[in-house]
Amino acid sequence: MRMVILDCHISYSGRGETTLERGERLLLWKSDGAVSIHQDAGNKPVNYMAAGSLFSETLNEDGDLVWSFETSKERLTLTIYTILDDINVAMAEDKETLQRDGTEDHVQQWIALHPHLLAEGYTEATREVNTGVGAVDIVLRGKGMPLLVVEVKRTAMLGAVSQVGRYVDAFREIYPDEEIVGCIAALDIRPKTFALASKRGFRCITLPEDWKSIA
Amino acid sequence: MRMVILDCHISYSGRGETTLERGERLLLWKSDGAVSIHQDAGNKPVNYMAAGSLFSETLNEDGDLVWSFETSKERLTLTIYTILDDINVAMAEDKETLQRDGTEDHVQQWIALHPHLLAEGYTEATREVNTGVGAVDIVLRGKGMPLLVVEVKRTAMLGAVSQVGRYVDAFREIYPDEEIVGCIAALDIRPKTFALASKRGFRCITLPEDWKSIA
DNA sequence: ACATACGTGTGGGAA
DNA sequence: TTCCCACGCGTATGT
Repeated sequence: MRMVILDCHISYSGRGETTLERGERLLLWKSDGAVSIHQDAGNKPVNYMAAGSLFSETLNEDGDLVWSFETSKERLTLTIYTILDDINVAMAEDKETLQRDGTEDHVQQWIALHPHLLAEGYTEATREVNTGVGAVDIVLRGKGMPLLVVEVKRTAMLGAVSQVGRYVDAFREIYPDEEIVGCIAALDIRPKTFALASKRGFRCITLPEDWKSIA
Repeated sequence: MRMVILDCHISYSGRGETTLERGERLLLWKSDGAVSIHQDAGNKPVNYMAAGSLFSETLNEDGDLVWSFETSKERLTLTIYTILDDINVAMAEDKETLQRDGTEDHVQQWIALHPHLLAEGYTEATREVNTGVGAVDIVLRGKGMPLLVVEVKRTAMLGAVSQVGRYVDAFREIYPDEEIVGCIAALDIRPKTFALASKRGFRCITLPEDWKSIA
């Protein structure tokens, strides 16, 4: 990995357009070709370019060094006034990938295994049911029970209500003779979200804090 | 800014849970206290902690160095096997902030200036009208025209339809006697989004590619 | 502090 | 590849 401290002006053009006036920053140039520029604050790079861009070095009319990273759709340009430091560090390849836990996917798996804990009488769970307007997280069925269309979230906000609405509408079209009920299941359901969902006739289920420890 | 190359194991617990097995990474420790850990690939840090966490250094039972960054809600823990490099770089404070162009805000401003280009007969545009369930980007009025509730996007996906739906519902409650029409105006409207919006009775307007150059 | 929405969001999975 | 959605999203703004 190459780490360059430089006093530079930055412009980006591609998905949007940005400029950053002259100042001191750190440029990280990684082994895979990814380039990111960091200010000395915050954890997100201020500008960046994905791996696979084409690098070129030129001089502008004032004699300043210009570094350019280009793809067919994007261009990142650094006008460099001073290179304050230029450090190359050998790093062993890191093949490990981040393992996540407690994601929405885990919550979904848990619910699929415990349909009756979500609502009495349900025995069968199907995950990721496609509707044509997005996939329903979970559909629950049970003898003599309405079809329960469940949107799972870690934190449910207003958008979740709209999602359930879309899915319920889609399901009513697909199964016009079935009784269909919408439902939001989340670790945390925000007050406004709860209110709007209830008004729309959707069930709201807040999962127990210790859901992970329930077999 | 402090840059540490280290061979470490990482675990995070807070909004979710993650672990990253032993490997060589770069730790960026910025002046504001933000900490981010980078693998030698990609532009996003693999783990990080916002400014303001509490640092502590201890040894574990095997005698390994353990660095911990904690807030009331989150904890990032590094078990360090080797510190391969530890570089401190003085950087002048960078007060510049990234200037963006071509954002949704710019698109909104443009539309507000050209209501008639969005739809014949509209003359008055109001931006950021609050509804209690989020702010409507633009409301257009015109003599003898229904109230046009416009959601502006650079790229419109299904969520945009949900937004418009919420706003239209809210407006119909606030102005029960007005005729109200929902509308999505975007540089790019995805097919499913177009289909769903049309079905819901919302207008879809794709802005011209060269909108910026239209006075 | 909560609620809401944009972003060069980024990343991953499925059609 | 495009399309869609989750994310420890981050970050800004209004209440």
